[in-house]
Amino acid sequence: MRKIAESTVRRLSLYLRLLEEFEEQGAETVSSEALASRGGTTSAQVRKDLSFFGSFGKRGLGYSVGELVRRLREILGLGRTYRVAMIGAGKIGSALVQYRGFRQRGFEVVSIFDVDPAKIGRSWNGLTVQSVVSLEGELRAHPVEIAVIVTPADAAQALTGRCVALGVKAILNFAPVQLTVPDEVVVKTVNLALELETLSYALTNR
Amino acid sequence: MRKIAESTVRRLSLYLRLLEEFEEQGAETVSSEALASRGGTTSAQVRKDLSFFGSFGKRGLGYSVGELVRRLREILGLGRTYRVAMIGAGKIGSALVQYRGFRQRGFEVVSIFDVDPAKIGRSWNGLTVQSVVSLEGELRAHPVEIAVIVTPADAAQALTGRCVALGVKAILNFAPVQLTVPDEVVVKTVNLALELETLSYALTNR
DNA sequence: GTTTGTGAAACGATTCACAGCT
DNA sequence: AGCTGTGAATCGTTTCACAAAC
Repeated sequence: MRKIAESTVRRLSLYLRLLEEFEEQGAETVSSEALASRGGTTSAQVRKDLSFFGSFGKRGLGYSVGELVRRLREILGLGRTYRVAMIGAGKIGSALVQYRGFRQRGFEVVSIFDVDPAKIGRSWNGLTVQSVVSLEGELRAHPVEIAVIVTPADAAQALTGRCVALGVKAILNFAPVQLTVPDEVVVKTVNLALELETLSYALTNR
Repeated sequence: MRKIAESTVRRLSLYLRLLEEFEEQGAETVSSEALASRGGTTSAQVRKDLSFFGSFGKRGLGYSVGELVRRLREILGLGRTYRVAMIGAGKIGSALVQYRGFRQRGFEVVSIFDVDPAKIGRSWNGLTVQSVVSLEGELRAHPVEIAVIVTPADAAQALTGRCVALGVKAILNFAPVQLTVPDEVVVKTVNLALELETLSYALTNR
């Protein structure tokens, strides 16, 4: 498959959300212009983004909402369930485990780990927090595709390495460090400090 | 000031974090190549990014770590404190209020609001959760520069509008919607569903 | 000899504009 | 007549490569 820019994938995800709204409102078809104006982009951008994956529209008519929703779900790989391990049972991990959008999109948290003896053994949403010492045993018995790293910065790289060695294919990283992984593993880092600093920059330079 | 790309600002923020590490390790100077290899970019990129703001380096020698840290803090506007209102007292809001990086970077949460009577009146990190009904009175008495929107999607736009009317200059938005604001207001949206979907896409298409 | 700062070249993403289909 | 799909043009960002500074 051709290489698609990350910005394109992000917009596809946005279109999907907008289309779900159109669907709720009972719309049968939608034009690239309608999607664009709701999504803060241009109609040409919408058409080009979609055209990477095929021609889903009808000239003179627009796109079938239902069909486009199906196609986007398929393109984004949302038809299946992903098994997720949460590495770190702090505040953010806790918020994520309870986040409905997580499960809604097919991401199922099946295990949680921490180093803190005060947290180990506690039950979270029906899952027991386990010691990171058991990481290897547990993930070998119950493999996962995705690990969410929600640990302090200094522990993140070592735990990432252990997860990768256990066959994890993707990392969602909330620790403020650049993780090093083999090429075949996908990493997505969400760095709150960085977001704050871009806000600060924008507030300062105007 | 010339318009700087968002991607550039994000890298500056990254360089600052790396430089703080170099500083801890006692390094006096650092080359663009050293910064680049730690940060996953190229030396030319580092030099170009910095050159937008002046010539901070010495040819043959590199950059003074201490000076560059100071200059980057200044460029990013991190010398001052920002007053922040947290709109929504759910799980994510709770995690954010307790996030040390928030205060470390000069972002001080001074009020928290929610609609849920079960939450109103509770104390969080020394702050009392207030009813959103008091938003106007409270923010007029104690103005803030930044509002963090941590509400369900359907409440986000209305609350954003009220904050903007009260003089808020920047919005950090965790609700999965595109917010509409006047041009002079900065919005940064962190959309977890979108991050998950780009992961899902990457896992599917390989 | 080393490393910066920066024009010029290469690359990539967005926008334009229109032919072609419904 | 209306709207898509897409090459071509434009715009923005990254990389190259080298002269200038230390």
